[in-house]
Amino acid sequence: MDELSKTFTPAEHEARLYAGWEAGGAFAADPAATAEPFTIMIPPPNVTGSLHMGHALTFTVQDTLIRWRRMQGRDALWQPGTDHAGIATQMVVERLLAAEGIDRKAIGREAFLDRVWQWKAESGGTITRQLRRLGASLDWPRERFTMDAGLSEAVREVFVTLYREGLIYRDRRLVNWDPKFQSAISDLEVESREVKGSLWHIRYLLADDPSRALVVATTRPETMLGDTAVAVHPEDDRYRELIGREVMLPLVGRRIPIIADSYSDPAKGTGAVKITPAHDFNDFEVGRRHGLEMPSVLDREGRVTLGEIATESDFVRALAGVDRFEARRLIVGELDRLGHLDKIEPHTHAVPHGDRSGVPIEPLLTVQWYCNAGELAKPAIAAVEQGRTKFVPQQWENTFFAWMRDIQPWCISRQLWWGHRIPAWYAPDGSVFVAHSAAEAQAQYGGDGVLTQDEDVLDTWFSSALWPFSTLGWPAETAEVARYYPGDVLVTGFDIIFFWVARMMMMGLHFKGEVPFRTVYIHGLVRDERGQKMSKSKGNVIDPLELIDRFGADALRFTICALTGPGRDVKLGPARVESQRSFVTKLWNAARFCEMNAIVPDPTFDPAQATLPLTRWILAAASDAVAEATAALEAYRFDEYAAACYRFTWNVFCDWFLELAKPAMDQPDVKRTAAHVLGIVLRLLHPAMPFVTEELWDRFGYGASCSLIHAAWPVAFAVPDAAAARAELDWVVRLIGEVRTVRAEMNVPPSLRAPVLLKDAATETVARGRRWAEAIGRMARASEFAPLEGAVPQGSAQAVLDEATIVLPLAGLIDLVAERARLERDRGKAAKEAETIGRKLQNAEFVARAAPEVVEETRDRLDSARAEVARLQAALARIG
RNA sequence: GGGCGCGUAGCUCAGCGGGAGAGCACCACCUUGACACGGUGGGGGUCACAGGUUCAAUCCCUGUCGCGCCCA
Repeated sequence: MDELSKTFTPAEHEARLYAGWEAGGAFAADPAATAEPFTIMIPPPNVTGSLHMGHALTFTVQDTLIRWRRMQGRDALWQPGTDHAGIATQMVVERLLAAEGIDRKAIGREAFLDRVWQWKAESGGTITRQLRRLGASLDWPRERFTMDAGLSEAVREVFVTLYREGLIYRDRRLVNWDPKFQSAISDLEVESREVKGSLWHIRYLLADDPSRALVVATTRPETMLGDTAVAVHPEDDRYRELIGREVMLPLVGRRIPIIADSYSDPAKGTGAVKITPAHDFNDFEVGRRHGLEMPSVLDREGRVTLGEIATESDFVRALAGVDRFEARRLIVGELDRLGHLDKIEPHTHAVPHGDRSGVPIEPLLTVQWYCNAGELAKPAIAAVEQGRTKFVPQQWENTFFAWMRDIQPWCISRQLWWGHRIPAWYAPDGSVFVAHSAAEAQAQYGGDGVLTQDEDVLDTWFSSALWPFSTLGWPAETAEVARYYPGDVLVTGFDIIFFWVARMMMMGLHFKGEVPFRTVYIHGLVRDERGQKMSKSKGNVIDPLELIDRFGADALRFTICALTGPGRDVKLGPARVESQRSFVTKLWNAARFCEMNAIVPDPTFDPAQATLPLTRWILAAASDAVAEATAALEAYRFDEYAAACYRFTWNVFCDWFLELAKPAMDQPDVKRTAAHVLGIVLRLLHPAMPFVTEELWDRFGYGASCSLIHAAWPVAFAVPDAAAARAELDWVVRLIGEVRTVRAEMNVPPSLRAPVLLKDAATETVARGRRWAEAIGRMARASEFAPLEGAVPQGSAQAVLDEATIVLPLAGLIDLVAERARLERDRGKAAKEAETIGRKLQNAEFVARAAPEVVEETRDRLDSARAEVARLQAALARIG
């Protein structure tokens, strides 16, 4: 085999390794296995979507978890799939048709749906292809789509059941109507946006005394055609005597009452507010309380409609069919012309907009299907209260509770074609039959008439809510449902808690009697390097595929892990990924060094066989790293996991072990240990950096091709005499560090070697130093290592290490003034430290009240600080 | 207005009752047998501010200021 090249080139390996895993069935769950399952249900990405940085974050986290658990021997199921995204997909296909000059209504429902399926077949797989680039180890043969036959059956089953239980019903009430899509949408699909508008003050004349007027303030003058009252606050003295009287509705000429309702805020506007129950949620409630008429004056396209009001006015009659914004302009003009307009104030207020259409929502009175979310929420709330589902970080449960405890009826019908058609059929007399099929409905009806199915479809989230069990084959009682429900962890962003987490909890508990997942891990949002939200309009969107092309999937994934702390947004940009790529390269080169030294994995190696302090030390450190990395993953601390791996690999294995081992690479103990530790490193890093680790694993022959993915996750292990080995290597590292520091500060050129002498060293210390003379020579640039014989030579540099003083005879090479300054600075630091600690110990309260071990430790620290001061003082005295 | 979170080295962040840390950036030196996507060393912080609790506060409590997000 060729030697490893100087750097890892991701593009040469990623596709091949991924294909190798996939072809070998490495991602497959095994329902027949005896291993304990570990399940993550993918939050199904939108079928119209393509991979963005938010996906890269959430799927990196999920893949890291699933690869780790798989290596731990769990029967891992990461369930893939996409959702059918009703509105988004219908929009995409409508746009395609529009380009051909075709209107969906012209070709009809069936033909349109054929086109959608055709589109899905051609373009719907984009994101699943892109997920492979990221290295996501999803169990692809199990891929599901919310519109699949099986999942559609689950939707019908749930709908019919909830209907029969009275938890789904039809109701005529106000909905959030999106005039662009001409469909109802749910509360969650509405976002309020600040809009600079106006507050129009309009004079409504008293019906029985036109000389007097009640001025109402409104942001929506165009809805006045549907006013059925004017409300004032019952305690508002300005209007108290008007309550119960009537005003004449301007333009329309209808008498409407002045009512008292605390909804009217005396401090807002004029304190008198017009009530239009059919076009405002608050007004609707007022209308209900007072038994008001509720005429609609805007239609489904947001145009004026006069069918439900009577008027003699030619002006009003001419408004029929006029768009709501044009109607506003005309009405304000006419009010002004007739002297009804008192004033116009600039007014900034929050206006509900459709989150996908971007147009202002029009509250509209329609008949829709609703789900009794309040009832379904109760067990979900209880499950989180009881800890059967835990949020990580825990604070997110507050968000969950706040929303669930105040949940509103969920409008589940959508006036779209693409989606699960509502399984309700109507008889000619209007009676409704909800059933699994047309035949079943027909049988329920029993009559001769032809039943017609409801035209509407269900909210996409209705089917997504069933995802944790519908993907496993439910309502059939499959082995998968029994084995993989409930799932272990759901990974998602906080913006999805309401949409999906809450609804899965409700449906899972209702239909399976158990929570859909034990843990909900909530991560932050991906932002750009400056902390700005990424958006197309800002032009700061980063394409994860571009980052993968430039730096490799491993670098991107490791960067994401390193930056994913608890509850933190992730600020990410090319510079960060580039710097983390260095780590991939470092690992690669460490392996290259091992390869050059003919290091070969030995499966029979047992850490208990290690005999040298060096090998025992690195093995003990590796064991610690294993414990740290594992604990971090268990706690969902991806940042700590990445940091633990990074520190061990770079700062311990590369910086010290490989350097110290260089002259000893021919010794079997060192060789086998190096191979063993490299194997641990590859396994620890595999969940975060699957490609480079798998490539190295395969090349070194740790296992068969593409086998790292199933290699056993390391566990911490015992090393004989680890404490002694640690003490020795710790000393060597500190000694070399001290010498390096002194030399660098004295500007001793690296090319010049000088003796390293130890004064006042204990016998064991001298022996220890002799064992490491070669390393001290090479790494501390020492010409010799020896205990100091006799007096300290003139012009030496000195440093304190434990009981000993390091002496570097550098006569003529160092500036004695600088050396004195350096020693004085060090002595000053030590003295200050000793003083601080001493003051603490002089405090009787501290000694009396602090924990004994803390006092003990503090005494030890004082002793060593004082000893250091003394040794530095002595060193200073020696240079005169 | 209500709620949640955040203010620690130039930047990004960890630490969260007893010694101020990391990565990147910066400065100096170094082509030392894997790695310049490298090595070695270094500088740099009244831990936002003000009170309180405690023998002890970056860490706990209260308030102030600033920033972000969610809900009205």
